Amino acid sequence: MSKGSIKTKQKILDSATELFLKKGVDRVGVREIAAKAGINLSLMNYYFQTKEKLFETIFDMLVKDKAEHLRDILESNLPIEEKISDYIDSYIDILIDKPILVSFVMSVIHRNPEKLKTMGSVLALYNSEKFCNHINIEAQAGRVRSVNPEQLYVSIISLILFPFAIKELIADRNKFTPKEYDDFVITRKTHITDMVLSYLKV
Amino acid sequence: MSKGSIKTKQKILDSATELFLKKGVDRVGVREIAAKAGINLSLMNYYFQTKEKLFETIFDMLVKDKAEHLRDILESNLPIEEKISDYIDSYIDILIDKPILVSFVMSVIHRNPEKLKTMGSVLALYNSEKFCNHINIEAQAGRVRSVNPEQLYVSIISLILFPFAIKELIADRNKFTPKEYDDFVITRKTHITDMVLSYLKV
DNA sequence: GTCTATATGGCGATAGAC
DNA sequence: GTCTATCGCCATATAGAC
Repeated sequence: MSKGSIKTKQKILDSATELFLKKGVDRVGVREIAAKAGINLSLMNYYFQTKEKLFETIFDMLVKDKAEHLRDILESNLPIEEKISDYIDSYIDILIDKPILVSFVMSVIHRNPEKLKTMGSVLALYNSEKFCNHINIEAQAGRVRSVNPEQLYVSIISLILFPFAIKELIADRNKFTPKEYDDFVITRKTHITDMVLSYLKV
Repeated sequence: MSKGSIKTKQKILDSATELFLKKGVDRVGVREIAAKAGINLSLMNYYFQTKEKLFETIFDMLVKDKAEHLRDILESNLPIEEKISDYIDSYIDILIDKPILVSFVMSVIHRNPEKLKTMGSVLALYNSEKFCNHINIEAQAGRVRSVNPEQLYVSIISLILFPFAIKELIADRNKFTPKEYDDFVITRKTHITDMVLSYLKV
């Protein structure tokens, strides 16, 4: 039954992924994707119906295992300092590999806010519950400063994610080469960790 | 010569501003703007040529005086702690008033990165030079911890801006009503200030 | 499964009459 | 200045041949 089907489907996914990552979702047309995949536009419609569904499929693939890894860290039994440090390091490593994931997430948020509830991958990227519980426990035990844990969680992901959302602006204003920008972001790992942990210190 | 011209131009600007702020640039069509302004689509083009130029005009108007106010704070002679606190408070007040400014900036960044150099208003929103100088002076005098000032500046604007960029996600995951979201953001003023100042403390 | 061909409808932009 | 009419591009959808 499905002869070239699997390969064709994969070819479409590969081409679209490459284009989405390189140019951003809004700047890629369906015709361009079909051309790159070497197939007809109608065939793309046969497999994915709409560009939006194709995007969601790709987005889920790109994000799923990354999100699980991040969730595992937050749900682990590591001491709070180590947990925060690992989380920051891993998150930044993921984004250095695929910087455009941030703008993917934000395009989903702004394109279709109602869709949020059905897109598990996006929700996995904002996953504060276990973290907040842990912070509360530590605070009650007097091992960290007593803080609003949700605020802290939002602050941590802001410190990690936002520089990738305004990458071009930062690079432009500091006259960074691509390598210098990467160095800047890598340096952020310790910067962010230092900032958060010094804030939590009792 | 310019009979109804000024009024017409203003009517277009008013209509477009309202729609852009309410729905976001990408979700507003030129026909919708023209209809709301009660004029013909071509007339809009006569005054503003393209939707992009119309947007840039409005963006500059919305941002200019706000950006100047923020710059004034950074260039003031306030003690560093007060300067940071004022900056955070003012920036968040601006964004509570017009939350969509953040997504405006980011749409400019992603739509046309090359345009960045010519859009003075955007550049004014990332304006680290004076701040970095001040931090360096304080650090050398031993009044604050010795830090990478550019990293710190990026961190401060990340803490301020990012929650507005993912407003819908935060509201959804915490089941915030609009008022609860505003409260959350107002609470951030002291949260962010505490975090930054505790980090800087020697 | 894969193709050609075509239709619909939205969009930004423009030509040209008045 | 202001309009009508239209162009060209796009995403989406469908019919129908192979």
